[in-house]
Amino acid sequence: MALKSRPAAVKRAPTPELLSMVAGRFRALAEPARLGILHALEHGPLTVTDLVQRTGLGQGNLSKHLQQLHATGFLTRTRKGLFVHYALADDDVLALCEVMCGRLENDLTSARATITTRRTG
Amino acid sequence: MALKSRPAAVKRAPTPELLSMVAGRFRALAEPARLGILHALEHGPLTVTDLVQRTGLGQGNLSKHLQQLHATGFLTRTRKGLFVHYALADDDVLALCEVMCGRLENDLTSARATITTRRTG
DNA sequence: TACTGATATGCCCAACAAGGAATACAGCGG
DNA sequence: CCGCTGTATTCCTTGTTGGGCATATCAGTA
Repeated sequence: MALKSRPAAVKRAPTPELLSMVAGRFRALAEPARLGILHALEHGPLTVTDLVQRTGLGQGNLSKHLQQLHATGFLTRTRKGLFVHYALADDDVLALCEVMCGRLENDLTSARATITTRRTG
Repeated sequence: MALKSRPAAVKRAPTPELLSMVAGRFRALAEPARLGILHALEHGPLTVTDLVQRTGLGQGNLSKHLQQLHATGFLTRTRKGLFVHYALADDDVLALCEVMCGRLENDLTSARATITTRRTG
């Protein structure tokens, strides 16, 4: 996946500004609606109208989410005539979501295990 | 890094619930204060008191952030006498942050390039 | 230029989240 | 049992954010 080919990032002296910017990136992914948008774009670019149908979000609302994802670098924007095509900027999003889903599964299964084996292990 | 050794996560039919849970995971990282906490724990476990000093957060406030990071599975909690030691649950957090930092650097440098090369490319 | 369809933006409201202060709780020592 | 220290929780206030709605902008076309 795209994650392993990245050079070591800044690790020391994280200034408050840097923390805020990184937090902003995470915040862009911290919304079910936006994750739904990203998922809808997983298999190729879509127009806003397409996304309105697939996500069920209101047009204005959707547009705002798209702006946010574009501003944080997760989406590319291409105008083609009347339509605007949005697409995933790269594979990082998918990788990030996979990590989170993996963690989620782990936590859920281990939570289940904790329940079933409580007091018996 | 820890990201490549993970099996493919759930990709199809992301129910709203799943999206919300994943979003919650991202939201846990979507706060400068919590990122600061995680950074402080990068080199080993620390007590709440330690973290109060290193992060400059109020004790109550810090405790709440710790609960949140613990609830989302990013931190482990170990009681040792009066003290509670918090530690990173695994390396995923670091990997995730590296990805975000890498993206950030890319975006910043390309933004700079856009400014310096505008109308000249 | 006027008109239409696609997208973006501004305004408002409700829900939420973070920080501070005070307080409650847990474990140790006397 | 009591006091002390470290940690968790509650209440309150304030700032932020998502959603709906109306409206503005933009691009193509007659």
